[in-house]
Amino acid sequence: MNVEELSRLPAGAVDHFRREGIEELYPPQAEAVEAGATDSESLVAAVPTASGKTMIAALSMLSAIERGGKALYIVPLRALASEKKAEFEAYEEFGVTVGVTTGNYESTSDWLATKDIIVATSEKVDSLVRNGADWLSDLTCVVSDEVHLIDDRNRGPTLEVTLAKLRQLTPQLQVVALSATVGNADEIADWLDAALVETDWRPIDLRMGVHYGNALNFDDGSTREVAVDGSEKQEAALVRDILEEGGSSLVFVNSRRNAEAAAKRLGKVTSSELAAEEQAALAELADDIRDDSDTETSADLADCVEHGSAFHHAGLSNTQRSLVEDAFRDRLLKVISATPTLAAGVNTPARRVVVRDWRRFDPSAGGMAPLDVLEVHQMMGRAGRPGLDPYGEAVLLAKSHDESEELFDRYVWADPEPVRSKLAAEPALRTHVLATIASGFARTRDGLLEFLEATLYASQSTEAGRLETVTDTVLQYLESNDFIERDGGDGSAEADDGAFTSAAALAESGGRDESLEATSLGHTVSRLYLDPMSAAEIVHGLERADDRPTALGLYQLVSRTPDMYELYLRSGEDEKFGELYYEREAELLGDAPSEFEEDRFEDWLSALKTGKLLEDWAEETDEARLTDRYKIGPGDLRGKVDTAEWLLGAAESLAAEIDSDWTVAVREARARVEHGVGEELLELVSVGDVGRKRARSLYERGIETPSDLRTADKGVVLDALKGEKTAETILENAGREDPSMDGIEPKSAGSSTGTATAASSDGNRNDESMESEATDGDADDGQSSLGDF
DNA sequence: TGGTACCAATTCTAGACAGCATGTC
DNA sequence: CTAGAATTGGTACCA
Repeated sequence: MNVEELSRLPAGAVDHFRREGIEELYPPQAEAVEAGATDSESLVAAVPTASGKTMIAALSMLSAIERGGKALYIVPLRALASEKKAEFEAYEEFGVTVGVTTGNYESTSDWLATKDIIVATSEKVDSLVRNGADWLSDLTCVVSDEVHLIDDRNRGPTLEVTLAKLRQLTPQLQVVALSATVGNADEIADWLDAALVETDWRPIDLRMGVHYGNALNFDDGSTREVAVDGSEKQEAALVRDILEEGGSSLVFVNSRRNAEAAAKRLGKVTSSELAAEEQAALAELADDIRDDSDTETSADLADCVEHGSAFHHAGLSNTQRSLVEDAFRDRLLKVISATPTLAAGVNTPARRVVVRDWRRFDPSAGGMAPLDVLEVHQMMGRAGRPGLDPYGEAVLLAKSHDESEELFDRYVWADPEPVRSKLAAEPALRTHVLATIASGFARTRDGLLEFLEATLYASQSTEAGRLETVTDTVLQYLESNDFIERDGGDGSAEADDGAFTSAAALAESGGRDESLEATSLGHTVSRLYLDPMSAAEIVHGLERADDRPTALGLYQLVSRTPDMYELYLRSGEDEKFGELYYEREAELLGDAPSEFEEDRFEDWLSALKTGKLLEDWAEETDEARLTDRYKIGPGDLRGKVDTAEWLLGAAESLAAEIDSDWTVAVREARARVEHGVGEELLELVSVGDVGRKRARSLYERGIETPSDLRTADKGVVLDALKGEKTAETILENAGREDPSMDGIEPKSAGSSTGTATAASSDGNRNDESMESEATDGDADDGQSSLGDF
């Protein structure tokens, strides 16, 4: 089908596509149009990566807009939201407007209401539904990208429930679900009352194969010799082989450490193939990486990059990830060794994809578990760059003939698994049941069950009554924590309190249609987007605090909620943090689990570790020291700080809601974690362009508040802040009338440093105390076990 | 003394959404 | 039912 044949699109759209070089629709796209994509028809497109799924979405959305409607594009990752936004912004050329909204992207509802296409993460959409954004009812077309993620244990249910709610809000809604090829696309289509477009077609050929010995055997029967010489690893031989013909490669491994080690080794392969100008550009890129963060991970990455290779995992900062991805797309980097982050993220195709590790550590499986076929196919789907490569190659590595055969059977010839709803898992249901009640989607138990019937789970469920049972368990939990109120009709339920009596009330009210209502606290929890269990933990912790909680107490509290992904306790650290626990037990909020409940006590300690990380951060320990001390990457640190900031913001609202005395303490702890500063710097840091470093520098010179900035000796300010320009901007931000630094010379602060030096060494003292604790802990080892026995 | 080659024991394990209101070095 | 790569530590060996 030629683009000229497309009707129902906004004027100028067809011209736009032609200018982009799009003449003929790909077969799946044509099929989607025939199925009614441009005609308000819902459809599920289960097609391989890079076969033009976005175009199907675009055609649907543009035709919806042409009819006067509004479109929503749901993505699974923030990074994809920006990627899609950039893509759709090209349509502004013919008058279609685009907005993005994610957790950290600025957005007001009014502003979004004026946009034709809105890109958002599934959680953000869920949140918008909960908060009743009125423009949602104007939607006529919703696209759900990577809809197979409904299968995801953690985040799948959100997408599933959100789609169900959007459909309920707007009965005529066109739903376009884009999926990887999965085992049961037909089931998803049935659920969404949608037509199904399913195909294996790809714009570039993808050859899948297995490398064993010195041969690479492909699924089409062809063979290519790739010799592994000497002590070289298979992946090195494969990378070199394709590099010699000018192709880049992606190597997927199963751990961060493996990714880093492989990138280091592969650097030896790539460095010999670099042109002089490439080396210069790579050196520049390496500097950008070092500039972004002064940590060991950064230094290692920069060293690799200078050789034309890189690693990629969630320990990298977002900036570093983008730098690596962009440089790879620009063909500057020749190889990336990555954890699965890359397969799910933004588009980074390569001529050859090597899936080195096909098993991954999975504690629930008790060891290494094979990757899902779907996951491996997603990685392999990254092979082949449209317009650049003649074909893509995806290679698995085998160490024996048997393994080679197993890999063919398991992954090359295998169909992907079916998508299975995970909604009936209690944690998921806990959150979504509360939200459904709070936002008025259901007002009775029957109404709730009826709504849940509209989910994919219900359509897949074979076990009758399971959903109902779990729902009742969840309702009971929500009621006993005062998030909802139930009224069985005879008025007795209202008087009930506590889990036992409400269980009785439940039994009593049996089949009767109870009314369900969120309490004020329940509404707050739903609006804040908290897992009810997190909220309960926080509320309980705050209620149990007799004295003003310390920062560490609050940090440990939010760190032990299910919304915070705790740091892992390394060997020996249980003792180290056990000791810290005894030292600072009094600061922690709520009851610690008994030491004899090993698992729970360990969780408590990892929360303490995470809390301690946050405390160190709020005591101005620098990034390099923290990443080293906690053995994490810069990306992890920023992620933890981000999450803590969010949770403490929520905790502040909760504190206000329950009339806690500690609202101010929570706010201060949040502000300290946000800026990474001690209490005494909070005022300074509120001035624009003043962060933790500059604030400390000013404070050391006796400038302790914004008003000090307005009156301080400019020479001292300049000495604290270095650059003239910076100093001027900051003085201006502080509201100084004469910010000009003309003719000012830096001047040391002189005698007023007394207190300031004490303050700064305070921060350092903390660093040292932690380190000496570590050594103390080791030294004590023998003694404490002597004491135990 | 120092370098290294090699083997055995030990260690450790992927990822990333959200409120609210604005801005680091 | 279930692993395996990388790192660390120790030893032998040689210059």
